Amino acid sequence: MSVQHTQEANELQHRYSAAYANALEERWQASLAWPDGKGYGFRQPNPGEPGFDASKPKFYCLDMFPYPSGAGLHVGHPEGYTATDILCRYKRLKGFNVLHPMGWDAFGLPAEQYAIQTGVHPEVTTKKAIDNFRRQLRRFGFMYDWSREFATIDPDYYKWTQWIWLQAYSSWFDPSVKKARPIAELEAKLARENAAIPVDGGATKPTMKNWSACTKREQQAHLDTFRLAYLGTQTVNWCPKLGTVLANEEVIDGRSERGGFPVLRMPLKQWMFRITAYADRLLEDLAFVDWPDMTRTLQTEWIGRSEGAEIRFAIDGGAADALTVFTTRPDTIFGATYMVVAPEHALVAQAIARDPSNTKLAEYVVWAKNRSDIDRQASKEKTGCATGLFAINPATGARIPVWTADYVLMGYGTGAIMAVPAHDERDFEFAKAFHLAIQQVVEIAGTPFTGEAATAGEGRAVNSANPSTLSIDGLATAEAKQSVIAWLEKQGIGTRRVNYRLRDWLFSRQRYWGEPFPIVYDADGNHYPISPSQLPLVLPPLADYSPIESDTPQPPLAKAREWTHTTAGAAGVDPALLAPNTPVVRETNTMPGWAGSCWYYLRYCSPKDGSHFVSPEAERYWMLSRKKSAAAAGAPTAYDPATCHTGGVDLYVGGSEHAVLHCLYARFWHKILFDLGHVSTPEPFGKLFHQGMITSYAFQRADKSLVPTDQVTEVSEGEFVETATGQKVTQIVAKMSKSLKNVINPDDVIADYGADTFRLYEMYMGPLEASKPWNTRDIVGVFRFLQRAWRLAVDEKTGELLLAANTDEKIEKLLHRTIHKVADDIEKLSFNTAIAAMIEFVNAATRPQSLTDPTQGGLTRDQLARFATILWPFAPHVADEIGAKLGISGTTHEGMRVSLANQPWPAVDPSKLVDDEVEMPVQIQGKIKARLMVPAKADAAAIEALALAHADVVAAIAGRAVKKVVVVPGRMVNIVV
RNA sequence: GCCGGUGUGGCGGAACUGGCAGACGCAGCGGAUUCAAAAUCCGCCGCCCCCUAAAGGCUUGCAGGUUCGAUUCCUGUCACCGGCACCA
Repeated sequence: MSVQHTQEANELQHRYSAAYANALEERWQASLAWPDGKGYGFRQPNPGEPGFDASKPKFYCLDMFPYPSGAGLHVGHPEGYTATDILCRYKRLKGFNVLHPMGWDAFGLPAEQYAIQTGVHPEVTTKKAIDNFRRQLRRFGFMYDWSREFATIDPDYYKWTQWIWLQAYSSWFDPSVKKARPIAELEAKLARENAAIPVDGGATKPTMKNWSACTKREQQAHLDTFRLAYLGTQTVNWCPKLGTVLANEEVIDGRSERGGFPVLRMPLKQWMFRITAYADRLLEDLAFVDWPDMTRTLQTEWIGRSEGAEIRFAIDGGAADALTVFTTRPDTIFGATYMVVAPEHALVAQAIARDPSNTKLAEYVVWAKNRSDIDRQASKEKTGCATGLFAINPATGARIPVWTADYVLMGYGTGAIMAVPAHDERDFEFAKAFHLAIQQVVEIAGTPFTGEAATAGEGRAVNSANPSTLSIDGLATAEAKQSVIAWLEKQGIGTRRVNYRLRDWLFSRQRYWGEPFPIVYDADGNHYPISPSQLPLVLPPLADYSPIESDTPQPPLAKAREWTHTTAGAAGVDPALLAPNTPVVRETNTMPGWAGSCWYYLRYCSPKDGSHFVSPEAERYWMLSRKKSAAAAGAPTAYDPATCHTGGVDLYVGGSEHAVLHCLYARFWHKILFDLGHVSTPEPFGKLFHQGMITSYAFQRADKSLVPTDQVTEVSEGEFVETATGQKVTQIVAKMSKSLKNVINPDDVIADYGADTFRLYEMYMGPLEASKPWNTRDIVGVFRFLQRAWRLAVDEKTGELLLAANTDEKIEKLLHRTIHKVADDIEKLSFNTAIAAMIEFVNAATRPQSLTDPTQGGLTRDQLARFATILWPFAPHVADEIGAKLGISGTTHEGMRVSLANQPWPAVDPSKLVDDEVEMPVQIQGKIKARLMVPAKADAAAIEALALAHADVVAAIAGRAVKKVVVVPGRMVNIVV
């Protein structure tokens, strides 16, 4: 028995088994090492470099680079990476210069937290993780240009991250031209005009002084308020015990989620980015990028533009400063029966100062300020306290109370509102809770105002007339808004105003494992930039990176005292700014994880450039689209919205979890660089695509609690029980998670089937953009396909090619169709249907009855070469193996031996795509009654005649009168009786 | 609550611009081969009625509508998933 078994196995030495697949894949991957030993994989030269072919069009395809975690690749990574690999290999065959780079987003929190726990330096764990990720990606056979690889933690890279930050630090946003300009230009302008500037910033009524009369320090302080990267004050959740700032999600009931330590909300001076200055452009340019609608909608909502008016309300008796509010509904001003300011609003402090006996107010403010955003969101019950102040409604002349309440947020608008309880749900609830007046001022057709609830929406103004001010009664909301704004502007108490939900970007982190800011402070706390020529500012090695316990934030870098305490000269500050021997202290905050990923796509264009963040020629070649550079006759032009063409990366593929923040931040940096003339396109990513999430099966008890997969037994088809209890559980789809024990390790799958099968499986699961459940049971389907394809080409006993002598016309036609469909589907990123087409082709070529001559079978040498070529993007190793057996070989510029990589995509003969005769169904009343073979070129009249003459049709009509015949040539015939 | 997306066989999914619903794969069933098994190959495989077959009926979450014809367009509705969430 076992003898025979062994004998047979010996006979089939060239069967495409998992072991065979693994062996041939590893052989092909080993052959990607350059003969000179200096590199690995396919290198794409830049313009001007040896081997560059200027006659080819370019294609820049970008994957979102991974954060190299200790856990290794997740099955979600190779999903997007396989998709881009297929597309890039296809583009290579189609004759493109293809830029497909890979790198590592390597600064970040997990490595630092792991370091705090284990004492192993983050650099050590991160580099180890990178090595593992690189090994895994190479094992998939992805055609990356590894010569362009870098990590964001490389000083050669973050040197330029710091440089870009300095660019923002040294720039301001000029609203008159809506773009960034060097701050030196602003300085020159202020000096030229000898402009009056405020010199005691922050005060409500600043003192103004002419530029020439100001000290250098006063001038600098004024310029500092314009910088795109500026020092601003932000309220943060500070946990003294943990020594760090916490995200809102990490604070529960005023205590840290981890450890339960008290958390203080305190204002902290942090580096900020003035992203709000770019709100309009970030919004407008979304119209010109080829992005998923969902993503554009998300960004639009995130920016949250709203139009309205700013209105100034005087405080009764001048007891405090006038109160300015923002409203989108100035037309409802007659219904403003009270005012609300945020607890942090300056007016509240004035009210407390005015009446210190009002302890209730002071207590409320303290309580509200310490309440975390999470708590505030969890309980939307209205709380608040009267300030004792009254405002005058300018429209009605009424004296209305000013309250403070935490439902009004300091961070939006002016931190103050006019409350119109009749027409705003929140104001209505508050008015009910505190027994405040409610006055209807809008009549909405179909929703009468009953006093039981607020009526939101547009309608006609009512109760909105005052002989001594204005009347808008009867006006529709849109006109009423215009009238009120016009009146406000005439009175000088209000103006049209646009507001955004988007806030400025907090860019400081009290962390060790990030890019240091190239900034130092003098003894007075004034900041000075390090000269760009002195970069990189290298992150100092620390032995102890645990957080510092303190009442005031102390980032871990503060521990590096020798590093932090230095002199201006040693730090590299321009001597013109500060004398070299001045003692200075370095900034100890670091940049957030986003920093490195904001511009990595640019660095890939020329990763080794030592004198530029990206070399200009490379940037123009890879980032400017062909169409656009052709239109500009070789010269890069300014952005032209009329062409709806933004240039940028030709295709960017990654998860939708980065649809808002990463993609918004990168656009923002890119626009600064564009304004300053460092890049030639207004947008970084011309086309964006999100692959769907790969989920997994999980099991749920009747009470909806989840059971780890390893504690479940399948008792029969689709029936599962919890092993320990025998209780029935239902199979559901959930995210892969360690706790559910349903995480798939790509290494295991490759060992079981090979990388080619893994690649095919993930692409065959369904549409790339859809979220799909991993089902190990299904993998065998595509594995069998590769086995059949292999068997079609190769004798499993001898390893010799199996070739047909003559071309079978039916197979030849099908091959043309398959080549055509696969190309079409790859361009549409519809890989599942492309694979289905190849499966159909192999099945047909395998089955004698699908051949014109059943004694023949198999493919000719030429047909097999073409089939292997279209399979190559999907399953490159097995395709190359067949290619090599066919004697197809070549070398790359580096002398690396390749097979199909140098082939052209096979040509399609259009005449082979059409049939002479087509079958058409004939329907009567929409039901199919007959099938008709008609010549493909037959016109509607001829088809109608043939259909009506068909015996089955005549029988089905049964003598009834034909009322109408609809003929769609090549599709169907429908007869109405 | 608001915004967006998705609902098609036992399962993953296919179907062009409104034109044969269920390609392809998995699972299942039957057969060939084999001493036997694996592997491979061939056939069947949406549901109902029916001994079986023929014939027929039903079917793209549900209820309507437009149309000669709807998975596709429109209205309403339910379920699930994702995002935002007191943004004035």
